[in-house]
Amino acid sequence: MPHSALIDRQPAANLSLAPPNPLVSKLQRFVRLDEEEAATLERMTASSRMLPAEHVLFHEDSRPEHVCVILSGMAYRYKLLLGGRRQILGYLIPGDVCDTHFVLFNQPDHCLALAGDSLVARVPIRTIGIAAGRYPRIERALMLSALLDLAILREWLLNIGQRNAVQRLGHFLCELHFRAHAVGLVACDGSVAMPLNQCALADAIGQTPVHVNRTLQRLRRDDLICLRQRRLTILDHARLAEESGFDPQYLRALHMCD
Amino acid sequence: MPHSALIDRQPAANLSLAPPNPLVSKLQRFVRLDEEEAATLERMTASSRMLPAEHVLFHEDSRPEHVCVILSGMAYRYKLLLGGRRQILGYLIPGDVCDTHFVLFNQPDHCLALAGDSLVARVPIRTIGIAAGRYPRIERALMLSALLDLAILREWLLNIGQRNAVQRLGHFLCELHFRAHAVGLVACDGSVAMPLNQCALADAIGQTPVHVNRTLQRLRRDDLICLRQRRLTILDHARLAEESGFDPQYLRALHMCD
DNA sequence: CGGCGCCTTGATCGGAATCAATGCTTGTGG
DNA sequence: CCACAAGCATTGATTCCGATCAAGGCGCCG
Repeated sequence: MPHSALIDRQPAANLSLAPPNPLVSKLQRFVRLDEEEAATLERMTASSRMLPAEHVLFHEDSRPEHVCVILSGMAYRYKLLLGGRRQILGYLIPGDVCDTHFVLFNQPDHCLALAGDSLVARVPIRTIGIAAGRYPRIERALMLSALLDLAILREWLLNIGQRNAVQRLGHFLCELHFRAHAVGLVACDGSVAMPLNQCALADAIGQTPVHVNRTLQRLRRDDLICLRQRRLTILDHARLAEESGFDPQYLRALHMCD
Repeated sequence: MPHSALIDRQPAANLSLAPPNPLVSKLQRFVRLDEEEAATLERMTASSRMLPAEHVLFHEDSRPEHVCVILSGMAYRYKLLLGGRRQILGYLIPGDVCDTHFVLFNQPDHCLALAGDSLVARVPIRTIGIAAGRYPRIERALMLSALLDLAILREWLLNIGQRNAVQRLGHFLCELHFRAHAVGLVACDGSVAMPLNQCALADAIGQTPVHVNRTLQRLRRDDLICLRQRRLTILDHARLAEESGFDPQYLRALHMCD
């Protein structure tokens, strides 16, 4: 998709059969939202844009005026190092909000870019602030969402610091599936979108693309996963979780409303 | 120090020459506090206890009713893995508050223990909540403090994921010095307390104690640091920062009030 | 003195990095 | 429809950083 194809999407008529708004279904994991709150969130994200893969949403030295909400596709946070090394610090799937919190500082301390073409809503910081001020449940949901990010970050540190290649990768894939599942993004055949290529995967788990490739082959050979054409299927959840030490406890915030 | 020596400290008379309360001086980095706010914080932390090294302040499966504030010494967050591996997720120096935020969940997702005998105040969660409700600046300071933790965590991920042994360790030590400096904990000879032993250091940067030992020797041989008797002196800040890729930008929150 | 932490050292091993080349898709334009 | 380039996945050969195993030293305290 060429860079110029940034078409404004028309807000869809809100039919009762309309697909659920990703932001609403994400925040519903944390608090029960009433009609009015849901409508507010839908209005906030009604205007969105399809942006191409690798598009940079904000930069380390920028002063964003907007908060981004991913509606489809995927985004990833990263930091660059002198010498071209890159660490991916986390990824956002539909419904996820890029930190509302760099509001408080003047600058973010990392970058955010898209992995695969994605639909992105940009909400002015003030608008978010007003909604949070008016609806305490929305404020709480955003807070919990930030805390979940924190919990994920801690688990990633554990993952990179203490586990070997197979476990790291397995853990990463388990988490992706779990998070996608929580917001209803698992297809009926059990597959989930996986727009990250092997280089990005490598930068996410602190390894080289070559090694990621070999580790993937190993997971495939052991019939644990199937990953092709940017879609991931976990063939044996129990065994993959077992082998990679994945315990979804750290993601329990996603089940607060069950 | 034996485990039984948990003596309640008497709140000291608040002389004008009394040493500044660590919590107050930490939060002063984020917002300007007036007399009343400072007094409130001092009152909250007036009652404290000296606890021995390795004392566990809370556990993964506990439901803390209190928030801990470190007044002297050091604490560290960690997670354990089946098989005995441990990842240290961060450390708290005087003035730091253990996440006020697991308040919102029912459980913390990690443990907190002391590195070296430390003076710890335990503040009931309600008390914190009331103070934050009454004094917006305190609430803001606590929020910013949590955001700083987040920024540090991201930098740690970068550190462990992308840097080699010398850089990791150097970066860790630079950060420790910088944070200690910001809250006035650098002695006049330029040294800072470093209660973590080499095993803890290893678990913090995702390496083995043996390798940490050798890396430390290397830093010493290059006249970059001096570390003995639990005190660290950085002999050449510029060169150590240079070699380890340390850029304090991610800690800029500590200079918001300059 | 003896035991226990902790630091230190040496020898060896192995997992992942690195270097380099080759396919395989996919998209583009002639 | 084919030629070509670009991006991504794959493979092999080799190197090296850091892990592992094992032992010894040193200071501290009971």
